[in-house]
Amino acid sequence: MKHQVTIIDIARQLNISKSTVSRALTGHPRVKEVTRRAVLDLAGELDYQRNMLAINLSSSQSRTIGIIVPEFVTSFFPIVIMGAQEVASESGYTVLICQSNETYEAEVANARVMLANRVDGVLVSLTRETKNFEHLAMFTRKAIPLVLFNRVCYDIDVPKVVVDDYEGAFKATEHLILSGKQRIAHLAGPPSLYISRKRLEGYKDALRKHGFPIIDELIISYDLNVERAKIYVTYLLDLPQPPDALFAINDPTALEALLIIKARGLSIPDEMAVVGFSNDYGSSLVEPGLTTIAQPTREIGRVATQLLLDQINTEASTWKSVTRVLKTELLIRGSSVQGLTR
Amino acid sequence: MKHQVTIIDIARQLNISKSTVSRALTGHPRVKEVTRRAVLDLAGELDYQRNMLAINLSSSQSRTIGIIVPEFVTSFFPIVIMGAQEVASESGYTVLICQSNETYEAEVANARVMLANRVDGVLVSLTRETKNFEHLAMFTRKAIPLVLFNRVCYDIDVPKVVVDDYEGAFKATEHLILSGKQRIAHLAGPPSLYISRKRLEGYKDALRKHGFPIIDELIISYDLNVERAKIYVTYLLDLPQPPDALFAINDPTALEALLIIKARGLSIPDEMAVVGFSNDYGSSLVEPGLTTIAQPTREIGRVATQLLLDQINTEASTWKSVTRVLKTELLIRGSSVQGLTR
DNA sequence: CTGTTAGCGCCTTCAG
DNA sequence: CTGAAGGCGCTAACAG
Repeated sequence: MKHQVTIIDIARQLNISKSTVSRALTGHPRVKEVTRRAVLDLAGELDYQRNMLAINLSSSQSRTIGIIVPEFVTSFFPIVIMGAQEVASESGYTVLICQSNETYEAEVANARVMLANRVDGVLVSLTRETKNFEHLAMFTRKAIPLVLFNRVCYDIDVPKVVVDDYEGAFKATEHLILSGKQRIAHLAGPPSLYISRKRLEGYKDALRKHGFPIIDELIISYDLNVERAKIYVTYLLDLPQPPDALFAINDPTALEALLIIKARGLSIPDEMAVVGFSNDYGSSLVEPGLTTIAQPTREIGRVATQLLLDQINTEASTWKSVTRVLKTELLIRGSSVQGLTR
Repeated sequence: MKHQVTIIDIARQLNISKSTVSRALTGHPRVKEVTRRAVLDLAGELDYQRNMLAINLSSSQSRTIGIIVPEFVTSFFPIVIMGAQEVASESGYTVLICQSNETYEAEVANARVMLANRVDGVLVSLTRETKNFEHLAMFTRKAIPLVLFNRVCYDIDVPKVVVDDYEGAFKATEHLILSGKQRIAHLAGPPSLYISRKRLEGYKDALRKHGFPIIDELIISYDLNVERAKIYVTYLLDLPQPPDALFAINDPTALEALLIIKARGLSIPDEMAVVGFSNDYGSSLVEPGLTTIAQPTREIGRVATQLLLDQINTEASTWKSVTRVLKTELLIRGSSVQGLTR
């Protein structure tokens, strides 16, 4: 990379001091109009670009926000990131994205990357393994704003953005009950994740409300590895008394289940109904369409980023750990109600 | 954000100079073992994090590579980015991602962000609008390595990573011909995109090879806006002499077509066969499964990043503008051959 | 082995 | 209005 144009180059060519150039460039009021023009013109001509590295160092803030997500496989996180990116760039922030590959160590490493890059704030969604939160506490200790979203924990006192997982699961399960289903299974996520627990709770409470028993053998919690999901679905279908409906923790799982059920020649939804969670791309593609709990994915990214920027722009002492709970919506499609195609 | 621990803090507490601290931290050989230990221990205790902003400034390199992609809607680019991220982080680079939202202006703005952040190199895939390449030429002019991938152009002399679009399209079309189709339509991308042109060429050449006429009314080029795709598919189906097969520029388009065709009650593949391009998530979900040209998506990201790192680590004068062409694979599913389910 | 001295490019007082 | 000087945190010669 060759020498990049700096304010000194401009200053020299114009025979003025670099301070003046700096002032002209940053729009400082007290610069003579002619000088400003001259600087701006020359800068354009040389296609000068401000060196953010230097600006960041001297202002000791990077105008960068970090985002740590557990995976990039489902469409969920990319969409959240899109939303985050929109809000961030409106405020002149750039975004540094790290992906933890669902492992705790990678998450810790990513946290260090964020710190090393002096991000002004960070958005994180936990891996399914994360049980220790020391690496996150570090942010708070250093007074770096942190906002958790989607995969959150309550061991650490920061703002969070989530959807109402409990209510979503409740609605999903109740919908199955009202559709006449009697034995509703639940393919749950790992108990380490708060959202798994909330969704499980919603499922159980819906059963209770309608006087249904909670049957342990119909509740399977697994690690979200789709390959593994196949095994559990097969197991459920092979039960002496198999379920007549399945509520899955997320859409990839539900879609996998749907395909297996179809491959077995069982009729959906009559013999086996399926409901997912998220409304991923794909849910409307399968046949029958997958009934699911839609989340405002992009909005999650937008809200979380807004919350983060709010913190960045206020005194650490005034930070409040609000939890923003966004609404979900039950999307009924053919996997739970006969006759609906898409 | 409160004061972060610096090497000066460590130096003062240990009563040594900051250079020594720096040397101990960076693993410089000539530091007494006791000193090194003391520094490392204290650093750990204070949880000191190197300030990349400062390191970058003084080394005048950011150890960051930029990635500019046109969109985040299909699963293609997120997966490419995953691959890029893997290779980059193996070499200690972080990744700055910008998304151009398929608009030229955003792409130019993103290029400026990259420049301002003094990325050490940049990976770009063009928007469908981009016809002027001045903003990219700027990178080369400043001797900042640039690698184009997927949506490339040949107006600018840099390394490129692509799949064999021509051959992929050829295989797709020939497959339809060999399946007995007579009137094969092509929903093409905008001619501004090189990949649209190559895929169109492959389609035409396959027809020619087998002695089929090229029927203009069966070739529609459009802007990749899926909403618009619906209109064109409908148009094709309503033709006095409708096609009996469709080769679409990408999977989202093909999937949309598939759904419309099914909704009309036409049988797939008998009355109308469909082939896509990419093997997006979703292609194996629909019924019948979508026959498509699979690309090594993640590999594209890995190879492009490797090429970029190679350039970063060599003299600008020795850069060669290789074009790496990765192989595609025809995945035959039920949308083109009777009897295959997934 | 370790301290001193200069920058890296920019912004920000403090004086004119 | 503008110039000079200092500092952001760290690395890299250059002396000892």
